[in-house]
Amino acid sequence: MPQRGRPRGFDREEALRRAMEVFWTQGYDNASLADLTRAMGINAPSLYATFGSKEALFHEAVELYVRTEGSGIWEQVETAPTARAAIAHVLRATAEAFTRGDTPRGCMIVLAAPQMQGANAQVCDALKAHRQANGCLLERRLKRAVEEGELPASTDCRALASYFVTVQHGMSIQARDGASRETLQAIADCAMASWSALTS
Amino acid sequence: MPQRGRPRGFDREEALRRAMEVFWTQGYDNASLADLTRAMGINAPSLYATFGSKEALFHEAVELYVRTEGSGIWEQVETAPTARAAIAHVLRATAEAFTRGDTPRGCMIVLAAPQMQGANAQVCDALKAHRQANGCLLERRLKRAVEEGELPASTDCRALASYFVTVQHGMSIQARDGASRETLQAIADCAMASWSALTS
DNA sequence: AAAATTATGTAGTGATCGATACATAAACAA
DNA sequence: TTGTTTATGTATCGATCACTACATAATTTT
Repeated sequence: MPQRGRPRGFDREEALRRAMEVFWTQGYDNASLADLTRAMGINAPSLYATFGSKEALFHEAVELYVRTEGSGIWEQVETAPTARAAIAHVLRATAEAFTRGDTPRGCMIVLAAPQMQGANAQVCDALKAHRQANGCLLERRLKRAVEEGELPASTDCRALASYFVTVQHGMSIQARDGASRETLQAIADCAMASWSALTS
Repeated sequence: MPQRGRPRGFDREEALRRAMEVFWTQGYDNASLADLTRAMGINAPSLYATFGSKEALFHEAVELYVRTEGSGIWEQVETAPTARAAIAHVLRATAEAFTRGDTPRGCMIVLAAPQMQGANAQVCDALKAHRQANGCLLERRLKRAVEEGELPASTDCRALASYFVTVQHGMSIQARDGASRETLQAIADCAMASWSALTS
């Protein structure tokens, strides 16, 4: 059955993308409905009719972020030939993505609600779950590398995963503070310099 | 001349300490005056008469934080016998301080206003300045280590300082996400594992 | 055509935000 | 005592928060 009633006067995906950028830049709480509707080019009733609530809009924005902005960083972890190459790519892609110029600096998942005790607990929990998923992704990749013989059985995969995820999170703060792409790349190189010491 | 007029009915330092914990836990924007006055045990007019404004109270809270909570992490950087010992202490003390149990997890300077684009730009700038001061402190210590012969002249002191500060910032996110002291200590050990590779 | 359905713009809702006016209380100075 | 000064509690300020009631516009169905 085709759509009935008056057709929507704006592009849903484009409006969501605009909302994502507002949340990315200002965080969940600091992004007011006035900010959102202005950036999206619509009025509040259209926002609520289309997305349900500010929180529901945020969750959709997070999914869009993970699908679009985050994929270039994390999607190659499974397919990279080695765990070392996978993690090196994560850090290199992070340095590049966080200083792209046409997008806000740093990671929305890290920066949008770090207090963990704001007005909305579900928002904090969703972001925390995404952060921890990245850690688990790295840990699984490292464990696979042990199974495949790339790394010795004595490797502390959980510690390594926590370490590299910590560096990647810290890079969000550095990026927001204005660190250049070269600086972020140097940080990534320093982090990778511990590879041989950590895997022997 | 002694004080005139009605004496203050509460302890200024204690009230400031309570306010610091609220800002530390909830961040600047999410800490409402109702939250602050409730924690401080005073009413709004007393807060304004004593501290001036929410922003001024926050700045005082930051100074108190740096003076009390941050000192155990950073104060030994200059006095440590080697740059390596200094940075190892920073990371070790961070793992301990961020999981103390009786204080909020993670660093107030990192977590209190990371969006860098909230309601108040001066709040963000003040926190950013404190973050960068720590990076400069490490960089100066590393440069001194080069001069003293601990590190080779080829050492990229700025890159190393950025790297270790990045790890320290990332540990705030991990701590807020619930990482144990052992996990944070393991992260610190992984970060230090790159020392020999980075200084040769 | 008329009815049904969905979207939009205007104009507001009560709640909460940071901040204050004002009268009163509690101290010292005269 | 009387006056001065500072602090406190009550009760609020205008602004902004997320959100929505309602009438109207724009489309499909009958």
